[in-house]
Amino acid sequence: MDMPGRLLRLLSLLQSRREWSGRELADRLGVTERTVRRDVDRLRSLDYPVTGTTGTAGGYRLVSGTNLPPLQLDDDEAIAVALGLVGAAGGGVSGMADSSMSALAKLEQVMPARLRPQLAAVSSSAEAIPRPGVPQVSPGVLAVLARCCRNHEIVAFDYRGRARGATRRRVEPHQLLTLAWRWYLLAFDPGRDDWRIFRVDRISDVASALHRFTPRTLPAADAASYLVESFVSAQYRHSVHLTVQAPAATVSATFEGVVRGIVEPVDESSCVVRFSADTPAMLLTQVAAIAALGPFVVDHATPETAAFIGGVGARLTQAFVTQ
Amino acid sequence: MDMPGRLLRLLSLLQSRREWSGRELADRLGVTERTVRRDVDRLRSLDYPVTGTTGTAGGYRLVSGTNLPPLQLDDDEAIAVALGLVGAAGGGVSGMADSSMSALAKLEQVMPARLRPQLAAVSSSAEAIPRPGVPQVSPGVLAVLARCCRNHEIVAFDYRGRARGATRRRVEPHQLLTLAWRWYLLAFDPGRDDWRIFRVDRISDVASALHRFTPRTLPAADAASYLVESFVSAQYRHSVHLTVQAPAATVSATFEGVVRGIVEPVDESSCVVRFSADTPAMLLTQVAAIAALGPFVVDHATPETAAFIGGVGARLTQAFVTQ
DNA sequence: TCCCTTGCGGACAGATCTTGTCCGCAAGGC
DNA sequence: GCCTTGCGGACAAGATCTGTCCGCAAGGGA
Repeated sequence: MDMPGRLLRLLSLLQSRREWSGRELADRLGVTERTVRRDVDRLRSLDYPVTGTTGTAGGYRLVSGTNLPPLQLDDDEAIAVALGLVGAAGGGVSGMADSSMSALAKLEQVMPARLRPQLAAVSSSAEAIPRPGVPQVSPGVLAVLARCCRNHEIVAFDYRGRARGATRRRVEPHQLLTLAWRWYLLAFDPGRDDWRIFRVDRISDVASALHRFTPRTLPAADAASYLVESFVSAQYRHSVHLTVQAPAATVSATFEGVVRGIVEPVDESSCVVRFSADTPAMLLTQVAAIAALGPFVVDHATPETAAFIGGVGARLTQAFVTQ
Repeated sequence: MDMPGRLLRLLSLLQSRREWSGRELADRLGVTERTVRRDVDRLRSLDYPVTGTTGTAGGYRLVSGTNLPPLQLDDDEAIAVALGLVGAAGGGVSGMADSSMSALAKLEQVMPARLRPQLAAVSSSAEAIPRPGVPQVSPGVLAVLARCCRNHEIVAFDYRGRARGATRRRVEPHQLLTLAWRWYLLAFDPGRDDWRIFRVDRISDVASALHRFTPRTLPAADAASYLVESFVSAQYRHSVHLTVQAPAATVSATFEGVVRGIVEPVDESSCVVRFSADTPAMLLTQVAAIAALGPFVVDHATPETAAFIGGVGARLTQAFVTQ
């Protein structure tokens, strides 16, 4: 890559992420850090406001609000567009299949000729299989929530809770998160004076209250880890605590990708696992997976849970042992 | 003015007016016409579509940019682009997080002004949480496979099977499919004279054999249903057949999102379910879910499966009933 | 307080690239 | 036919760029 191309690429890198370290940029661009510094200098001399901060958490960032030259997509970005739209067609957001495909077709038209075959190949030969049973969220709801997050506007919506009927909420939206095809809104609820996680598919009648709020600091490193921690430690109605005769690492590995559950080691060869869920049935899968690992003891379980899982166990035993 | 700065200036000049002659550009930039030609060439090599026309009314013009509204996406399509790229950042394809975000930032620039806030809102306030444990596939591999699918080119690659080590395959690729964050290649394997499904994350060293083939007709309605049917009906080592005292619809609903399993109604209130998997442990979750629904009878099970699930059942019963 | 990490910039040598000036060619309009 | 325009090869002088040194300043953590 020659120098002007590298400058354009540097600009696009700086634009795509808040902060980059010189080392990262040098790796991306395939040059030394010294050259990165020189390139940053060049951008500055071209009136692009690139700030650099020193220290351990230092790095470069492009302050927003400047008009950049029309940057072209590179190969990986074109592939990302195609894969993203193919994937978006697969589920999670209602009506996205058609929109994604038509957007892809239009994007293909404005792509540089070199990338067009790539895009066409992916869009014609890749297909997402929609997962049945994933709750669909409306793109309009997501759009409004996203706008309110960005503008720090109070947002109001009806929320169909797990048990109770729909209630009207007025919250300070913080971030939208997607995990395993589901969309979540992380927001601060002033009425309850606490952070809450809402499932976007249960949100309806969303509207901005047209009232700005000052963003609060999240009691976690970032929104993603807050969500994951909340899931892991959430206390629902029914819960089980088990002591398992297996190393904590083994048990944790069983639940890779499944977020609900806390595993704490007791000693080298045993650990304590805690689950909670709304219904005993939702606990069954995890408990069964534990039971498959080895012997375990129930430290605690709500009566309904114990009865339910015990009943399932009896049914399994009867069906398979007397076969 | 140095070369990179002049290139950016040239880009902005080309954006600002419909048509420029080489002479004008040379004057504006303070260089000779020969250098203008070279700069135009450089822009072209950077994928900027600059056209040049000869003759009296000749000149240079930039076909895309802010001149003509290049991307006439409607609201839903814009949201689809944003959501797709945010989602693509979340997993499945390695290195896509950065590419997706930078692509999104660049697309934002070429959007009509009306849509730009929408896109900016979604890209800044939505975030995908990567799922641990999802195998990563390389965008390059996907790109080659997609191209071979489209061009009907034989493709060769190393495949790490479930048990055996890597083997070199030469297949006729048919379609790429993504399901639950995993990518699959549906292809016809002439050596085995049958259709095969390959997991793309197990494919490496992929290369087109540069040899065209005539596409065969798939023994299914479409690729997606072929894949699902294959998963559902795949005969792995261990299998169970159950007759459940519950309507087929209820049982099917239990497995929403889980594809491995055939449900066939027997009558109004009962149905037959068949599962198969590589290990008895992989059958456990599904069988436990069935057991949670109601009474059932085991019609068939491999001995290991029966012993395994019976054992788990006994363990569950013992742990929860004697609590 | 010390130490590490990060950005910043000078100096220098060698390789690379750029530029201007030739030249001829092709294509379109008068 | 002639002019204008874009296109591109060749070449030499000169500028520029890069990598590798070096030391300095500033911020954050132990």
